[in-house]
Amino acid sequence: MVLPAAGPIADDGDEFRFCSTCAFSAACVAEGYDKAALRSLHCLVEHEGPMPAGTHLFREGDPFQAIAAVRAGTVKTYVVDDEGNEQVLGFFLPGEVIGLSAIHGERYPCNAVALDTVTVCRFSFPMLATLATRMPGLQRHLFRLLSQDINKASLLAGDFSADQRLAAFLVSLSRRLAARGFSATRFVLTMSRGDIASYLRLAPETVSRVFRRMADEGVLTVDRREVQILQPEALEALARPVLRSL
Amino acid sequence: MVLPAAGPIADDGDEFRFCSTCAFSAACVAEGYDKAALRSLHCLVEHEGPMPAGTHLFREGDPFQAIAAVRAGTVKTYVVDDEGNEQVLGFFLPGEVIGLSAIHGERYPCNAVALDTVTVCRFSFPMLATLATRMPGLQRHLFRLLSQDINKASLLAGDFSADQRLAAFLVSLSRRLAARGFSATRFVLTMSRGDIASYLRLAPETVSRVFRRMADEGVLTVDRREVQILQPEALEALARPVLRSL
DNA sequence: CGTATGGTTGACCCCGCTCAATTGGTGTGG
DNA sequence: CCACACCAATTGAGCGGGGTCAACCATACG
Repeated sequence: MVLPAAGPIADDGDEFRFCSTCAFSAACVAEGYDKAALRSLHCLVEHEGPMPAGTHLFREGDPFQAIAAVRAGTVKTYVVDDEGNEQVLGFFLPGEVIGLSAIHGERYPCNAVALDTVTVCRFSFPMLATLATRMPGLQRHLFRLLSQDINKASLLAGDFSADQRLAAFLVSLSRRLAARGFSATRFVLTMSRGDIASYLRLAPETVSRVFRRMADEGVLTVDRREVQILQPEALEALARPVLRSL
Repeated sequence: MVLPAAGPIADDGDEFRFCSTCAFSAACVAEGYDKAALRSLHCLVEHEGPMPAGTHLFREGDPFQAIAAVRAGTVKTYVVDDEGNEQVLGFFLPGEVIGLSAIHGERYPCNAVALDTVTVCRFSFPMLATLATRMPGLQRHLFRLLSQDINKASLLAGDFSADQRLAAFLVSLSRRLAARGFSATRFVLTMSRGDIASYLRLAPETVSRVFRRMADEGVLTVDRREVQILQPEALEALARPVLRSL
């Protein structure tokens, strides 16, 4: 879990109402789908989990057939380069969708692993795409999800300082957790320093040092993996150049 | 133009055959669309240009209504940060599609400017999306284009050396030009050193130095903006870690 | 209590940035 | 046709952020 105490747990939804944490709930509500439409969507959803930390949802090279929406827990995606170094590509929180970058190929371009206890909904992509031809709202939603990821991917491409990167990481995490009903100022990192460093393209030592510096300046407190943000504005200011378009 | 001598010029297509350089030609051929389908697609295409270097196709904040396929010339996309620095996001060659990252918002998130004489086809996106609901192949093509861009965007996110970055840039350019019938080993850069540097997140001086080093090592020759690649394998080897998934 | 693993801290170094001077190509006016 | 100006590109000198390497510390587990 993301929070030490048990956080909001997604309901399972039913034939008429989708899971509240589902990535498609917004689309459903906005579009006002009728019962028949919802039933169609439900047909191609496969709930999976809970699975323990370390479980792989898919591995690089696996044939691509489904995208997955995280319902609880955190999923990390990564690749392993020629020298055997792990390169973290992203972290996915409840409500977020994994596997979109696989669409253009036949196979997943990366690995996805659970960082804690994770449950997901799998959507068969071929069936989803077919359904989208009959549901313009769903198609629009898929286009938006994909387009959004293009922008997300450009985020860390800039030449930003270690401080800016870590600030942006924390602000992004904070916002996303808050959007799902978790605390925006106090949370537990489900990923190791090494994971964060790899994601931000920094050395683990640098992440450690920046955390220390920020703590010394009173911006936040860090204890192990527990983070409390004391000056959200300061962090936001640091992160602004990185997060510009988000 | 990309080449000093007049290169292959796109035919204008007709009611029954799409422009050969069109980003959707592959989809059309693969799907074997009938005449009625092609006519539908043609209805929502608007040829534009030729326009001189410096012309803006759209600017950041403009309401988004269309994506554009480059037919001739090079287009550069960029944003301007708070300090007024230009940040280059990408270069688009004939056959490539601009504006996909704008889909999830109401407005373009960046500027697009012609680097030389440019002609494009504009596709009204709402109309394209509507048409896609009736043409599963077109929908699939759009999904793939979007997904592909997610991967492209991750390319320069890694922490690569200046040499690796420039090599990857040149290899990518070479491949894309070759795919359109231009020479893979000899071409003219339509962008300035500053543009390249900004795109690669390097200082212009560094780009200059790396070019010199590569020339000294006999990997390529550079004169002004003319580049000739002498050892494609050497460049490929350097670029491999960056281009991994492309 | 010993060991393993992840995190922290310190010392040092290198790649690429900054600043500054120079070159060279291009355009313009005399 | 030349002189000058202008701007992009190049080259050099010096520096600093962040990486590397290594030692140390702390919590988790056998």
